[in-house]
Amino acid sequence: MEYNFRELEKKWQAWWRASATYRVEIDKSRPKFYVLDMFPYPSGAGLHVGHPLGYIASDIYSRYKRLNGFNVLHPMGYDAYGLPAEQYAIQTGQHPAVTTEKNITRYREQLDKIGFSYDWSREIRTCDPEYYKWTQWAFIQMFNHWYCLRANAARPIAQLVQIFSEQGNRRVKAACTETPLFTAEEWNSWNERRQQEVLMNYRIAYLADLKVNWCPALGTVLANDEVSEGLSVRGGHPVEQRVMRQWSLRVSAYAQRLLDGLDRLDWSESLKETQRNWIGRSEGAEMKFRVAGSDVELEIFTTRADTVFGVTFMVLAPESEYVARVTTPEHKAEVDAYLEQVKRRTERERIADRRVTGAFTGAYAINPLTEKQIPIYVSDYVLAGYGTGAIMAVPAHDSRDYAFARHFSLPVIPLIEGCDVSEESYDAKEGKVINSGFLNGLEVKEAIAAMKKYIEEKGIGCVKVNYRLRDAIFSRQRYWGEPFPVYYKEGMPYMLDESRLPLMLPEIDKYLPTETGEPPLGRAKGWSVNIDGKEYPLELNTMPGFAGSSAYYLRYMDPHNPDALVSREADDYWQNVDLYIGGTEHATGHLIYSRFWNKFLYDLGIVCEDEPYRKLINQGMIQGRSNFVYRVIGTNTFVSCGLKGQYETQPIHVDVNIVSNDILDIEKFRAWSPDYADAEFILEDGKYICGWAVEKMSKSMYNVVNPDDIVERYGADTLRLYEMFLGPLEQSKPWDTNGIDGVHRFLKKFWGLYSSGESFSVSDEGPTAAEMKTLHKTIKKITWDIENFSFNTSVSAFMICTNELGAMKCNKRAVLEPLAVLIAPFAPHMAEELWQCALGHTSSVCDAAWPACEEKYLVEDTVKYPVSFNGKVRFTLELAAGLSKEEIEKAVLAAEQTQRQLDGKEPKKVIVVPGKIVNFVI
RNA sequence: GCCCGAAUGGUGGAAUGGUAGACACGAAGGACUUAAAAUCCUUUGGCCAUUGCGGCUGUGCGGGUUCGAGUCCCGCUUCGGGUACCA
Repeated sequence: MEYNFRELEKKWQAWWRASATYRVEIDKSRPKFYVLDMFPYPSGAGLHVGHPLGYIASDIYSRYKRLNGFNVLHPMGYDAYGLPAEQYAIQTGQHPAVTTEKNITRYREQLDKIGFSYDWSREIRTCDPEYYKWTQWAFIQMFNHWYCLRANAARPIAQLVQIFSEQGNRRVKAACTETPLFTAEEWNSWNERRQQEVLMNYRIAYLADLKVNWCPALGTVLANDEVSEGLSVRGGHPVEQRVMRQWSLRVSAYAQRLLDGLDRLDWSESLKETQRNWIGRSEGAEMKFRVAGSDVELEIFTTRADTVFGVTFMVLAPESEYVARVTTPEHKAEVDAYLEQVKRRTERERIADRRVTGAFTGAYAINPLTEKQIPIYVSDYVLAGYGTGAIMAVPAHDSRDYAFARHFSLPVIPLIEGCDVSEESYDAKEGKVINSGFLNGLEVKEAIAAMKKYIEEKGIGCVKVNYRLRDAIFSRQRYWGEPFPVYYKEGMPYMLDESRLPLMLPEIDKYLPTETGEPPLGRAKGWSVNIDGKEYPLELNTMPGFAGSSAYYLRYMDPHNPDALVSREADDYWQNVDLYIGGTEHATGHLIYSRFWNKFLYDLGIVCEDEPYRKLINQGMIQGRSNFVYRVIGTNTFVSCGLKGQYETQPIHVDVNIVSNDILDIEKFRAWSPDYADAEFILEDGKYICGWAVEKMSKSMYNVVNPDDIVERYGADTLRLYEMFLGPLEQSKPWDTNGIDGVHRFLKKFWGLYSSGESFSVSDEGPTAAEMKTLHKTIKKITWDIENFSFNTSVSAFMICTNELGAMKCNKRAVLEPLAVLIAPFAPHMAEELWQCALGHTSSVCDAAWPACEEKYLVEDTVKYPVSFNGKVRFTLELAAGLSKEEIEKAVLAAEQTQRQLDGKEPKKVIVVPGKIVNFVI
């Protein structure tokens, strides 16, 4: 019977939809399992063959878990807010909602063709008011909470107000913007405005003047993870530093918990390491240096407290407020000129050009240990945003300080025995300390500890932990994003009452900033709120992309709940994501924000788990495999790849869809572009062979492969299997359609096991031992592979199994029935057809049970014995199974004799350990 | 610079420290066919021998541990990814 994949795939997809096969509800009688894909941004280009890789893997795992009796939540939705739709809107005037809707429809069509087991009744879209209501709601909660360092958790702001009114802020330990001390009396005497200004320093969502990454080309600010090397990640436009009043989330308050939480997660080490680096915890000391002849004290942060004796100068960041306070009148002009010069340089120029620059302030600080006066400089190699914006410079042991010292001819004092600092600094943290008073003779590590103790005792400074992780800038000067639930009264922000949510995104005439430079929402008519008969203006910024994706996994648990983000019951049952699959590009963005967001909700008691994603797998990127033709320069003649060395040629990208196994379809090529209609070809072996290269999959390289085309030609099951067969899930690899025939051939052979001639043919005869061995070997292998996400080797295992059963002409029900279940996660359409039509079941294969592996069928013909002398394994014997103890001993003695002859040594004692190891042939 | 990860045939890739190259693609030869497609069979790391059986060599490079290393350890090389004046 022919394997008519087109017809049967369509049939079962329709049947699954009609029977709501993948609908899932809370079922306390069964254990839950939550499998999540990173939801896609629906771009205009549609899906290419690389996108579904992770979706296929998660679908296989979901189906497998379901067959094992789990109640599996496997939802899908769309990250629908984003820059491309907005930029398209600016160019065409088309409303982003329209474009987005169109793209989603296209995505859905493409996804449906692949046969995923998503419960589409739980679909969410971040741009849907029913969804973003809860994004706005979460923001309000963040505004209404502060981070208490004693409780190490978020606490209601009302509680803070009470503390302030009773005892001021002296005893409050909070993650907050630096705030001067005040008493209860002072607090109570302030008007509301003043109180609100102070509270803003404590809120987890707060409004502040911050140095931000401003991207003029995009007309918006960007978060740190949206900028790389001074360019915007999206579009690659230059980014400059600017101070602007912006909403921010106090992610930094959670730095330590975000770090600690990693230890308990089943994520790849490299991803955890990326997050650790991004959080950037560094333990050190904060120290104060007096400024000579002034009451100013410079506060600095260092991880090398042991090097204080080698401090020969101080450096301030250009933006540091210390600069104005210490600069002497004689040096003011010089310093101002330097500051001006720094200001003019963009971030990008600063990164590209690492020449040493700086200016002397004229002031001197006093080294608290040596009491010597040391000069204070300003230089842009010190960053205002990290530590205190001021450093103590130890040129002997820091390469940047060293370069600065050499440029300004400042002294270099070596502090480690035997190090040579005549050419470069010695940055390693090891060796014996010298030239350092009471630290002399200690190892660096001991010296750091000793110095920390000393400065705390003497009151010069204190032990301090610093994090690189910054608060997340949360305002975007864009249209296509969630509006803030914020209005302004006399310039102060207030949250809308929750009953007014969702605050709907208004319509505007153009998707550009206003003539006065306000964000696009400034164009919206009547963008204000009426409270007690008075109109108040609403916030003009919108939220960034990561807002909607930070808690979406929670909403899937209870997607239509109008009263809560997620109900207590749903959260208790589904808890958190057991398996999350997605790209590694979200390591420092989404995966940090989402963990932060979840921890915040955990503090509020909204969710029961403090980490959102237990296990995470990063599927590798699928790169493109481009093909080239070689045009002989100045002609319209193309020479085959193998002969191109004989001509002067120019490689030209050719559409991979008109090339098969690197052989060009010449007729299609002539039709591809009018320029090539009369092209001539120089062939080898009668064929035109194209060259190839691995590049990013993109339209301009003509190497985009559309999954629809593959499904049309080979079927969804072949696509699913082939994507898995391509290589290990987590590895990046190029898409190469060569080879898909092999997988398709396998499916046909597999199909052939169940059919003969024009019909299905399954026999009820009892299976042979050999057939059972093949089956159970396969059950064992496939089970192990799925548990370990080694899907590429499972496909191979299926091929071997099929070949073996095919050779035995096995069509026994006892073998084919479990086999159909086994392949169901991989090739669900075919499995369903075989299950219901060939095997005669009336329910879906999705509701079958995963077959158990019975070891009794796997008995080997031989057993391996590692042979040890004096407890040490010397060699291994492979003997036929079922030998008696005497026979085994005899074999061992014979082997021992041979071994003795081989190396001439006399073994004293022989121990036989039945083991698993391999064959030693005598 | 720092932190990860990788390196195995013409290609994608298999190998709990135990027969390296499973499985698949491609290639070569053959069967069927008027022909093509489809299907099936044989060979396929390299070198040598092919009048047998076979022999030697081989997992980026150099060392080490081990009876035994693609796998573990040390030192390199190259490629990929992340990140950076973070004190």
